[in-house]
Amino acid sequence: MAGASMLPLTTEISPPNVTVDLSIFALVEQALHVLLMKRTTDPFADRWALPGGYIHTNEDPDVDAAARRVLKDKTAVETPYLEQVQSFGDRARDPRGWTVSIAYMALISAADAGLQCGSNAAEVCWWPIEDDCVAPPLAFDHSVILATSIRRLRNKVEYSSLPVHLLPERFTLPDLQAIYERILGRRMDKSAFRKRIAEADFVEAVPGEKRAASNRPAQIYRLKPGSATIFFDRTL
Amino acid sequence: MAGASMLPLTTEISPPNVTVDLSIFALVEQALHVLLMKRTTDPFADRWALPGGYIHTNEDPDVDAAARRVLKDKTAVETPYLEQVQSFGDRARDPRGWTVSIAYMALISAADAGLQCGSNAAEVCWWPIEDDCVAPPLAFDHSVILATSIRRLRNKVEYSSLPVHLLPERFTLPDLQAIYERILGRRMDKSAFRKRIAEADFVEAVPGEKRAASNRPAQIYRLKPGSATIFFDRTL
DNA sequence: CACCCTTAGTTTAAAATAAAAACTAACTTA
DNA sequence: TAAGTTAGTTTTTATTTTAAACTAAGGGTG
Repeated sequence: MAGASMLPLTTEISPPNVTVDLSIFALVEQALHVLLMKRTTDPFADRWALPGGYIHTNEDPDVDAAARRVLKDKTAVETPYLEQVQSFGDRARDPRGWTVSIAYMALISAADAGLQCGSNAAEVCWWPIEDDCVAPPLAFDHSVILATSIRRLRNKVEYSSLPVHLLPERFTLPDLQAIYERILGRRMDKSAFRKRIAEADFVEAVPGEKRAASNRPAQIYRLKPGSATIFFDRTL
Repeated sequence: MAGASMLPLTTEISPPNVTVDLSIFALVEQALHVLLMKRTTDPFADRWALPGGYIHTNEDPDVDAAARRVLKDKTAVETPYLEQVQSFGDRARDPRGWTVSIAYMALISAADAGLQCGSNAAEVCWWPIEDDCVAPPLAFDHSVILATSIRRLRNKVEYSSLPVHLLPERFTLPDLQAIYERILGRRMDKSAFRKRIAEADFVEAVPGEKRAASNRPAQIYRLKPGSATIFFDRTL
């Protein structure tokens, strides 16, 4: 130990740098989007990248807190659905040397986000997700990270209540079904869907209808207070 | 950036140290066990801990390689089932300061491991898993890491082919069923189990029977070459 | 204000699957 | 050769899914 610390402190011997990078998902006009920022500095200046940053060991008590800090800085959203996805670390992903990125994914309601495309000094934008990626080439290995997050999201949507977090606080069951269908890319049977949701028991009707289109109004629901993410015992 | 690097290099400002820690699972006498090592140095000297180590930025091309290196060093197993579980990082888990542990889980066939309880200079031992933990108190936050890995394992066993990796290369279907039953803690129906396995199509019969107990011999199977982990679309 | 159109939400009937149990097969030992 | 034991299959019954039809509740329109 003592011997090791006397070696010259090159990047090859010092610990890797650790960042937190977020795939922040939201629905923009019914379609799944991810928040990207345009980098202003090298490496990868002018490339789009996932929002992220170094862990501040003097400020962040733990990794989750670092992720929440990044999310709040970029979107002003404080209580999202936030889940650690996976860590990516190698010596090639950043030209400056060995780095580790702890990837998170966040699900927010676009309405809650305090930004619009191009509203910020640094360019911040919602980009639509097509298949398992996004149109522009990304900095670092962010397209790999993003693809992993998208797969994780799609996979979980199959058998969990996760998509509620993409909707505003109040929503209808047809709204919810539409989200599942958009993310999974297939139609689902109405009565089967409603049966699953009823069994899973994570939403409750709020007694006051809405969605007064020129047809039968739909019942409004909200997430049951204090209900964690529910996993169905079968694929939807 | 330039300004920051001129600050005194305290542990509060430098990047966190990054380790890789492994929950290595195997079956010992039909029961699920995990490999633990007794620490010889502070902090937590004489406590049992998950095998692990720092990332060697000069030697390991990426995090997976670091995990494989640790595994090979401790068990001599080279091609296990290895999966990243989650990263744990905060300022309290190691008294020396902010650290990140990237947790992996490995599934091996105990027969393959080049060690026995107490065979090594440093004490290395298979400990039985009871509920979601292990008898002795562990170093650092390793009991949290282990509990997370066990939950992940149990969860995946419900709907995947993962447990084959705990068996030796050749096994029978009753063997396989017994493993599922042991890990999940419940009996399963024989014909339903066989139907699932047949549909999942990740094992193949090798034409040569065995298990010549004093009753009908059971067909020997092996993992189909090049078959990835299969996920059932329903819970077993 | 009747009637049509559209979407919400429920019910019913047919098809597919799972669960349980019974049954057959193969081998050893007595 | 009969009994015991575990392997592996088949049959039967119950449950669940799937698909479709049906009822409900608006607003718009003539």
